[in-house]
Amino acid sequence: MRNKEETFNKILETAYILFADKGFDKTSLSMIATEVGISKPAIYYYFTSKDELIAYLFEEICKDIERGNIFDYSDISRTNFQHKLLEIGYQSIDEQETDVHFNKIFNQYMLLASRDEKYMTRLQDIQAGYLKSYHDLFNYAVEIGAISDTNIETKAHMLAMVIDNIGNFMLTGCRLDYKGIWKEAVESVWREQSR
Amino acid sequence: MRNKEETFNKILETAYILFADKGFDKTSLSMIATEVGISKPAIYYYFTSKDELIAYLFEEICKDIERGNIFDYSDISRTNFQHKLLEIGYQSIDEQETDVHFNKIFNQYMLLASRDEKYMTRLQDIQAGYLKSYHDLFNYAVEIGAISDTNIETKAHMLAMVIDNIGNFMLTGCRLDYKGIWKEAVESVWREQSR
DNA sequence: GTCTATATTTTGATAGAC
DNA sequence: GTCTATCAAAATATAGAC
Repeated sequence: MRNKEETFNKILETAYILFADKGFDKTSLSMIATEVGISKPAIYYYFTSKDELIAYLFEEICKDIERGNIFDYSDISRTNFQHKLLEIGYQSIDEQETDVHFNKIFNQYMLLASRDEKYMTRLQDIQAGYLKSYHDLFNYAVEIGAISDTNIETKAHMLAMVIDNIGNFMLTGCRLDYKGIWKEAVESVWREQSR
Repeated sequence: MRNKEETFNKILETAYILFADKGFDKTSLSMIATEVGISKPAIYYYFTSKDELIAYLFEEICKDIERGNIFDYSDISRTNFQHKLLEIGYQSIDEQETDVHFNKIFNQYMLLASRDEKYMTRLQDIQAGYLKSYHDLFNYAVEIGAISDTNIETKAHMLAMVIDNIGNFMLTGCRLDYKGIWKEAVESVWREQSR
């Protein structure tokens, strides 16, 4: 009926949504199959097991995150760095508001990781890369004279923690002034110690 | 063999650890029963279902959190407020480092909440109370003249987000200078805008 | 590639004796 | 209160036809 690649992708998309909404364990292969419009055994033509499907989806998500960790330095200057940093956060907030499934499914992989070495090591890579992307950005900002060089790594990690946790707070539908919080965090980097 | 209350508590303690380590779905009542030293049906004398056990544990954890949300204002003064705020964070970091199970199990309830209204409303209560405890503390600090009154709520929420996310980063064993990050966040509140 | 039919296992939950 | 025995449901996975 459909071609191979089309069905393959449909399985992935459906699994992504169902896993996020209902969780890995409460999502059976029958449910995925029905939603895709195939029978349960047909899934085994594409994936050798449910675990393999979960693992494949994980790697796809990891690659997505890694792509998002690459900041564009080309249009960053000494005068517009603060503005660009604000934009990066605002964009991340908008994205997290748009894709409600991402944080739900990612949290499940975090829990899986605490029981499975394979997921843990990959997740540590992702997390280190995420933190490094902010640290590198700040180092560049120091180089071009956009910020002073005191406590650069700590400041970068603080900002990374703020933006990362916004997604978790969104999970409960908590209506906060997230962009205001981000603005406060960003501007604090440019403030001078007064006592 | 044991008395009623003793067995009841043993079930709760065992469930807490197993649920955290293996997850709700991968922890069967048989496993809990074996670990406690009773048979599976004996659990049904104390809880009418597995779901009830999970729900009971949730309420216990919620009460624990709410107790932790009450800050002691008695020894806070204009001069030692920054120091006290640092202490609050350091203590929270130490606690999260000690109880490795808490964040794992709490994350699972976050996911449960997105599929179950009952958990969601309770979790929203907890989250609102958590944020309010920081906001109230800051309002008190303004009253006694320990900080200026600009952007009080946003600053309080920013600090709450930082300390809250430290627990999530610990889940992957990420070794960061958490206390340094907290110190940076706290001190930023006292800095003046320079441009 | 996709189907029907089925094997296997595990789990939550109940019945009823002691 | 706790046990043994058992049920019923659901899930992963496979066999084999088309």
